[in-house]
Amino acid sequence: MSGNSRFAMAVHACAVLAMAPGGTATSDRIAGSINTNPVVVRRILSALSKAGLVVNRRGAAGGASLARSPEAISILDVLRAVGEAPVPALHPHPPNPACPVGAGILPVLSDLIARAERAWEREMAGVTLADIVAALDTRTAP
Amino acid sequence: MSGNSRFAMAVHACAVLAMAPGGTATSDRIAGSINTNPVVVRRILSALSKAGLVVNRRGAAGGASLARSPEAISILDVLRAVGEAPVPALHPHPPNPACPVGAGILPVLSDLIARAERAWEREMAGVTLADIVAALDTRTAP
DNA sequence: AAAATCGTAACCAATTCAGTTACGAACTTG
DNA sequence: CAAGTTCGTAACTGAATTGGTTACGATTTT
Repeated sequence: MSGNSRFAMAVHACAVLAMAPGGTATSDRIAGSINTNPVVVRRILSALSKAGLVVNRRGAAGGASLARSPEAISILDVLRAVGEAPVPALHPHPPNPACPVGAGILPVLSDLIARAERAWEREMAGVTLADIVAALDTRTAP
Repeated sequence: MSGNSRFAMAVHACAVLAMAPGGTATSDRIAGSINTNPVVVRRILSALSKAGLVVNRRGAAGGASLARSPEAISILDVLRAVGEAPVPALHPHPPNPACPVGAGILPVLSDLIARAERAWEREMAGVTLADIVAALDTRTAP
């Protein structure tokens, strides 16, 4: 399993919520669209709820709905909510401090990765859930 | 183990080569700096060699050296050589085509991820191995 | 010929991940 | 209030990935 698909599933879940009649959908309903298990969806919904992006309600007629309008939810919000780290990891063990390279490489690599992460986040901040829904509409009914 | 540290180790290895006296170092020597096993280093060196970034020589007095000057090797080159995919994965299973969202989400997510990947690569293309070495020099001997 | 070094295959332990089962808590509805 | 629905969460599983390790043959210098 290469990588982490929580991000894809989270965006998918938000899109379902944005397009759901009444603005609400159960974890079962969302799981049916993603084609996975409701518990997996609930875990993601839970993370989105902690980030303040969705509201979850228990009980009969419960389910999830977006906490704000799709225009006010950026993909970066979703990315952060599911704790996706889009960066490669650093060394598994600390490098050898007796070597000039080993002694100084860590901060240099961290800077590098931070730069890349900022570029990534800048890009994702510019796309909203409303953009996703619009793209879906265009593709579904052209 | 979260993520993949081949990228960090590859940049580290290249930095060692760039600063090595004679421009050559053995996998054992590099492994000593990274603080890992020589075979792990050889696997990375092998990938870098396939990408044309380093030249490996067997036998006594063998070892690896950079195939071009540090100014001519970008971090993106290294990133691609080790096959690092800095993007989150798509759905593990195909979404439900009977749902409007499930039917159209895949290309939309792919576009999104492609945008992010381009941003990431643009950033990494602007940094060369010579920049890394310069940063190391600054930190080591200020 | 001997020593050094790479290239690669095989295997291992640890980790992560999505999926699944299970069950209690909370909520709506009749 | 009773019944049914839905979330929240813990526990477990099987598959996949990863870095590490051992081993050994091939190549090259001395």
